[in-house]
Amino acid sequence: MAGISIVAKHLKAARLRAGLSQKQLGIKAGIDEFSASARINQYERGKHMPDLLTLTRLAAVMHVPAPYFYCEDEELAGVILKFAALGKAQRRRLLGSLDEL
Amino acid sequence: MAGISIVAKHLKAARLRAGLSQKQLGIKAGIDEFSASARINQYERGKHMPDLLTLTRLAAVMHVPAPYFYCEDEELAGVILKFAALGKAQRRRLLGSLDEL
DNA sequence: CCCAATACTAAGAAAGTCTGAGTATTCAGT
DNA sequence: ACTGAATACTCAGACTTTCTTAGTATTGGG
Repeated sequence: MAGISIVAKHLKAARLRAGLSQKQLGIKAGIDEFSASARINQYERGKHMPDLLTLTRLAAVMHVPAPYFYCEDEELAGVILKFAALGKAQRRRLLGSLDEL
Repeated sequence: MAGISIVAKHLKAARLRAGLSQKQLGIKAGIDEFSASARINQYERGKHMPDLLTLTRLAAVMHVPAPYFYCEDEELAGVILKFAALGKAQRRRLLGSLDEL
């Protein structure tokens, strides 16, 4: 059987970091309260895939960038999470470092 | 009217950088030759959304990481593209810079 | 052990994509 | 300017996927 998608894994990881239940997360992202629990569960179990709009809302609730969820490369995933946490000045410093390499 | 999705825009941008036609790109990604042209066009026009497997194959053909396509933040998109182009040693240097900030 | 909260599932309804068969557009060559 | 060939694009029914509803497990605190 095929492994669970990276989206499923990262959704669960981010939700646990945010300290939310599946239902709470769905409701905060604007999903109807009667289907929130089922839908988030289906996403985390890899049964279904959220569309991009839904995933973007989930990302906003959990304070991570949407591309993080699609990231197979954990090193790149870490870079994405860290870059998102930087302020403007720090971003500029990092972009400078990148061009030097 | 809603703007074209970021996935559509980045697909076209990456395809043009790779110097491929819509049909060529689809075929190289393993799509049937008779539907390749229509499907890639639908993706680029924002008519339909590719599933993650298809998008991952397209990403591989065009030598960009899949998360790049979902990236609204162009600054982060740039970071993703540049990070993907780095070698192991350079990656380590960048990860070092990130922790210093 | 009980209760409530949480996690999880099945299946039909609903909404999406894919295919096949085209039409429009672009552009190099003459 | 005209042609042919490549490329870009569109439509609609077939097909495939997700969403909703109504539940059943499972977990953890008191």
